[in-house]
Amino acid sequence: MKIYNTFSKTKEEFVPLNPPNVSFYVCGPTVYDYFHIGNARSFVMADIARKYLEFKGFIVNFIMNITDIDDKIIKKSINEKKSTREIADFFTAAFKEDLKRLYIKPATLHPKATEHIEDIVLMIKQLIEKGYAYEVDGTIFFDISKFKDYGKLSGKNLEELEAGSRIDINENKRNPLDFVLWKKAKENEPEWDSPWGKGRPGWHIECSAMSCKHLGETIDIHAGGNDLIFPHHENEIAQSEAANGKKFVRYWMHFGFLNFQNEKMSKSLGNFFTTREILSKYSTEAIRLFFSQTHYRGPLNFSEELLAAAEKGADKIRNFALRINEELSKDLQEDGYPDFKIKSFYDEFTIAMDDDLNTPQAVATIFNFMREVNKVLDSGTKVNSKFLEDVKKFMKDTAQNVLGIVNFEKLTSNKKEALDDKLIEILIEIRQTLKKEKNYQLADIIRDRLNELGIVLQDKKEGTSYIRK
RNA sequence: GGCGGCGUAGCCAAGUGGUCUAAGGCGAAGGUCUGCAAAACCUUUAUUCGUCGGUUCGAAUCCGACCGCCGCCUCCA
Repeated sequence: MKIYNTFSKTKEEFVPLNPPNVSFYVCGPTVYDYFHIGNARSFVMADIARKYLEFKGFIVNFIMNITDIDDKIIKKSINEKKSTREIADFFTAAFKEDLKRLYIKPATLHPKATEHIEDIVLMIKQLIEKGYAYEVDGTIFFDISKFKDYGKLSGKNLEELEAGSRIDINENKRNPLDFVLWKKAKENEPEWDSPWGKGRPGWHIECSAMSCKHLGETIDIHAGGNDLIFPHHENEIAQSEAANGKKFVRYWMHFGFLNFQNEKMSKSLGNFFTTREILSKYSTEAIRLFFSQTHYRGPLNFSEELLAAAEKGADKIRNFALRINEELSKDLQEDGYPDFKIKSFYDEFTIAMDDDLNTPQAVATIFNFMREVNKVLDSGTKVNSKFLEDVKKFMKDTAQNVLGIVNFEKLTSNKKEALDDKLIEILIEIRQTLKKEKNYQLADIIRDRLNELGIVLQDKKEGTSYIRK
């Protein structure tokens, strides 16, 4: 299997440090708000990468951090007159809920910054001892001039960075590009004790400390959005490698942006849709299909039209799954395995995914597979349960357990659930007409049949309403 | 200014030297099936891959120039 490594800018054969184990770290959210559908793209693609590694037989230790203390959380806590903890806890819960609705497999662990202050302080201490960091009045900075590889991941050149720098000159910094490891506490802000007085960790250090603690000094895969390459991941490399003296990450994976009207979707631009908003209109399967139909490194434009098209595609897969289940429920004969090579579809799927997670190609394989199976079923050939079980297994192994574009355990879409109410309204309307025509027999059939489904009609003067039993 | 990416059918999008007269999805047209539908299936929908040159027996794929779009260089998935 090949993975594109941002560090080398080439596709590399993936070989973990300690097979079959894989250590996988993904930069998670700062919990100050609901995450948007652009963030969801990264989380879903990381989930697909993780699940495909598991499909290949790897045992993945999947860590996704939660940044639960930072400027934005503090700002929100002041605006809403709540503690930073309340804000963080609320949005952490919302985050986990949304991940679940996106069919994202729970991480092995979601470490929180505030629960790793000791580890962070320890790492900063090491950096100071080794001469990579310096203190100015209770604040600790990383001295990038001491780390000779700085800029290697992002391809930045230090002189040019400084020349074109838009960073405010901080009098305390030796170099404008030096970054904060530990922030001196301000009044009314959360604070923790440290050898340099009260304060709180800078943003970059938590990932270095937590990934080291939970995955070790050298990890196999570190993933995140394209916008994290610089400075966040560059800084992580500097901190981790300076402190540990070892290679930090073996494969760097970065996800392309989700754009809206050709511009990067982001909180600061305000051109975003929250994931929950989108989940209320489109099925998880459609959202994941939408993401899977584009390669993870490229840009992807978001629009409701495209999502609606993906929903149609998801419907097609859903119909297929329903058909297989229906066939399986019939009385089946022992023999009747058609001339059909499921293995070749597994091969095609694997070849596609092995090539730097070519999900569009993998999706195409699944659609081709469904068409071929439908042809067999349409031909009227008797098929046995073994064949149908194999078909179902293929769909579960690939479309469900890796891509997450179908769910045999839940073969209705969110959209369809939302449709239920409208459908009942239509039945009530028809029944109203029947009543006017005094066709009470049919009207009663509608009422009785709905009743059997747990929907109780109530005829009142002002019209018909209904309740669910 | 520096670094990186992108431009393939009506739309989305794989493919990155020959099997490409280019996968798959959505849409559209016609057909099979059906009482009519739906679902499914079949056929059609790019001789062409931003433009112009070049390399090559051969290019969507490599090189050069140009045009257009986007991202990072500040918090950001």
